[in-house]
Amino acid sequence: MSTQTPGAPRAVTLSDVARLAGVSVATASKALNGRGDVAARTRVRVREAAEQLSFVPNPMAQGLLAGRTGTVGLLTSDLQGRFVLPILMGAEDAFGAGQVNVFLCDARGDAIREQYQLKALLSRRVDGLIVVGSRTDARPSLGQDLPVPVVYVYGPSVDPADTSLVSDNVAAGRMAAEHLLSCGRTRIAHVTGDPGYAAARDRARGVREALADAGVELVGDVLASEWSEAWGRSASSVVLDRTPDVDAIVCGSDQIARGALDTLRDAGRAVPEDVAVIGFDNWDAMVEQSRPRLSSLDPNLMGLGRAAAQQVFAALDGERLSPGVHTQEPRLVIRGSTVASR
Amino acid sequence: MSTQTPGAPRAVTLSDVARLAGVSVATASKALNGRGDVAARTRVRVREAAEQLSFVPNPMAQGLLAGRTGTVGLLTSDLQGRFVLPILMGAEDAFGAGQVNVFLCDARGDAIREQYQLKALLSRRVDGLIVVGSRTDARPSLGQDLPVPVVYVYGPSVDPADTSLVSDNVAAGRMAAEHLLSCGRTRIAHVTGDPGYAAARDRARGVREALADAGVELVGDVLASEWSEAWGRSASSVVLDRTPDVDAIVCGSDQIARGALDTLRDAGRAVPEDVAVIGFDNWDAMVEQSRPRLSSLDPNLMGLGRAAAQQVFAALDGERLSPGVHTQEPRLVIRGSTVASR
DNA sequence: TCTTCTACCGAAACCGCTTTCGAAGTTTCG
DNA sequence: CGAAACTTCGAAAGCGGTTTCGGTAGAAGA
Repeated sequence: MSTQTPGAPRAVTLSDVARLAGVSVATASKALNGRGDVAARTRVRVREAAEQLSFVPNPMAQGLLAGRTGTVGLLTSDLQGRFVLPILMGAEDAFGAGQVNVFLCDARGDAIREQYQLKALLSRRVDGLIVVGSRTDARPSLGQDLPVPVVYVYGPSVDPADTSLVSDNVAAGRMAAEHLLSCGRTRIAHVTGDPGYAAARDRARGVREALADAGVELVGDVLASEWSEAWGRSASSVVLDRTPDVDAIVCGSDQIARGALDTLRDAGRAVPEDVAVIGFDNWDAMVEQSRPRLSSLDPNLMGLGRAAAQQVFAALDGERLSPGVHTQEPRLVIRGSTVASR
Repeated sequence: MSTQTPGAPRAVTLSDVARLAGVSVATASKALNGRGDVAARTRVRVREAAEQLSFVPNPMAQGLLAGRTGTVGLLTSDLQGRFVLPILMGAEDAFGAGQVNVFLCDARGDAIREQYQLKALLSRRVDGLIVVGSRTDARPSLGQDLPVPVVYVYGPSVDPADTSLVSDNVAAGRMAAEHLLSCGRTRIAHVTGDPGYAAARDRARGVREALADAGVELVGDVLASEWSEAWGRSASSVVLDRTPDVDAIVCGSDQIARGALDTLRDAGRAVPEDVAVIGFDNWDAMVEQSRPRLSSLDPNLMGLGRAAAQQVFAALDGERLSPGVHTQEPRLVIRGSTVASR
């Protein structure tokens, strides 16, 4: 169909190439794939013919035989979130170079819809599946009886038999605290987001652990409520009231950290001289635009996506994927909110 | 391949169904597709057999014959940008309900890479193509001789023979200015981003037109430099210096507007009482988190994506797509930065 | 010169499905 | 009761490749 556009060139097939090269389709196929016994001269002739016609093999025909499609499904539960984007980029990147293309599906965070999408992807005979969570909390498994390898990213599967790739939030919390300690801070407070999120709890745990290791005590309780600047503003004002001698605040996200910066500024506290501030996620729109620019922990989501793609890739080549939750260390990015720019 | 998971069920084929139903594959095919002459009883028997084996036709085999794949390529030049996401969601949404799946490709803003991806998508025999620009500026056409319908979104094609769907930035500028005028503002300044962007120029034009229509003159020159909060801060400080009696600032983006809010706050000007501020894009992370919350113009990107998908859909059904640039009106979202919350 | 190897090529089967077309079986009608 | 008109089904071709396997021609060996 689709004689949509006038110039629509009928797809050139292998037999066209074979005819032009004066050989059979069988020989043409072997010549192009470097398989079987083909004389060097013939091979060249076929290659040239293919080049001239700009022949591209029909992946459906290939897939039909091979049982492979060269496609991977990317199932996300929430396209809204800004987290899936870098992951998606990383995956697309790792695959894109090769012969694999990515089917994108958004389940809108709805389990029914997810099942539906899953079915659609499987009926398309995708070779693998990447499931991207919208938060770092563990999510239900898709089950073990799928005909293709599955890798869970960002949010792990609850089932330890599945393969999951996540960013290590405990380590992130620890690294944030250690950085502040290494800057000579000792009166450290922690303000974070919704405690219903694993990210909030994990980061808080990391902070506490690092402080305990250093024999330092957290200033006040962990203040946890929601992932917003407004909360960052009000919470840090509480911190300043209760413990005026605070000299650093670990904020559960960059957004909360921005709120903290606002409050500190209004209160006349210099950042980082009087109080250092550090966030999580390293979200450019937040960290680069604030005054001063914000130190943060970068979860390297793109790397996560790339790693997931490579896992699936390996599984396609017959390697067995290693079950369990694999964590990836975040990266500390130091900016003006913890270390005065010279 | 992929005996990855133990339960991996070998894909059930039509002949399995036919055998179970005691008919030939031909009859089975016709029965399931409601084509040809098949006795009602037979049809039921086949349907039941298919159900029982949970048969799903292999789309590659179908595609091989039909020439259709039920897939659409989404070619974006920049996955970084936050603009493509809602568009993508909209498209995925409109398609998702049906039988179409989306191939996602990121060209990284590289023309070579784009050609490569395009080739890959065509070789996959996608039925249609949606091209999403990373900015609103017109982009080179992919050409007229493609075998599938193409719709350009967000950034139009330079070729008027192509079909493009964009958000109307001139109208957006006009609406922003009109809103401020209707709030009784008359000393209106305009600060915007990189004048190399069509978005900056179009919005500025809209603002100027609306003011001219009302017989009001813009306060000072349009200040244009870059899309950042820092620029928003410094530019509005310039505005305050040069024209202290300014009572409203149209900012070329929400980010710039946030910068303006910061400066106004530091300068002790009340928003919106003394100076009203309005931005563009309606980016939640900006508009919802600022003090006060920011009025803005929402380009309705999701709607744009949905519309694009519908165009492609229609084209698949044989309808001819209408060439030219189709614009979509933005939506004014009023918040505390222009109208004091009661 | 005649056999025996090689090296190279092509006919044909096949992947899973759709579609055409002819062969049955059934019914209707003269 | 036989012919015509339906109805229902299946054999087979084909979509565009890959792969097996047998055939042919030229080279090497006897």
